[in-house]
Amino acid sequence: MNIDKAFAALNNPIRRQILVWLKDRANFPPALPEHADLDGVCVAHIQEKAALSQSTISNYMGLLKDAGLVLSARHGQWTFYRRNEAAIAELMKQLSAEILCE
Amino acid sequence: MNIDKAFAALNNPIRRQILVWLKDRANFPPALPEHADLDGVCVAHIQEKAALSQSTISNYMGLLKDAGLVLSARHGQWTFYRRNEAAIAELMKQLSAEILCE
DNA sequence: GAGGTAAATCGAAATATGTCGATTTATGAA
DNA sequence: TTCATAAATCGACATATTTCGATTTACCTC
Repeated sequence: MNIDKAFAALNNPIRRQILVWLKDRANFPPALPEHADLDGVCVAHIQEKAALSQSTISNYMGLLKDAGLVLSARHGQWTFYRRNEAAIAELMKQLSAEILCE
Repeated sequence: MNIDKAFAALNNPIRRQILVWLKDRANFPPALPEHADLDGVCVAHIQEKAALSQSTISNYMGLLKDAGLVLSARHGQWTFYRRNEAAIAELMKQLSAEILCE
């Protein structure tokens, strides 16, 4: 969890929105039957929701992942992204403790 | 409190450091006797601590102020900046509730 | 192996940010 | 009114970010 990269990744309303969307799988189109038991959302679904180009979303997810805010798992041709709740909680704790607290 | 501007302002390690420094007046050189009873820290002291140019610090403080993270008060030739604890607490609450919470 | 699909990477152009020194504005003191 | 000081604004240049379409890579199926 790199706080510099985290702030950079969060400094964009769509990337923040993606993090919010990822809180609930129901925010995306239904998964393919063969993916029903997998965690996370594929890039194409995120792209469709965000209405930006494939390369932009791939880049965004890379930034979020590099910052530690999401985790990815490859299954076949698909990469599934999900929130990294532990890292997000740690970030909140750090913000709360070091920077933004009174 | 504009969350976009807040993230933009926080997306810089020196600006975050300034917010931390502002938690304690003792992080800066002692105030002039005639300013002893005033809240906040003048630009020159912040500049000295951050070791960046006067115009850069003035710009930084403007960004922090525009984001609502600090408040300013002019006293004579000096502008004193201090944390806006209410806005900072509100930001934390919003982050916690909307974006970063599980 | 050939063809198709998902995602990552590349290269480029437009826009934004960081940072400075110089200038201007505001204020106070002589 | 003149001078000095603090801070804001201006103009410029370097660097970083945004975003795209095109290409490449990875993987699956036939």
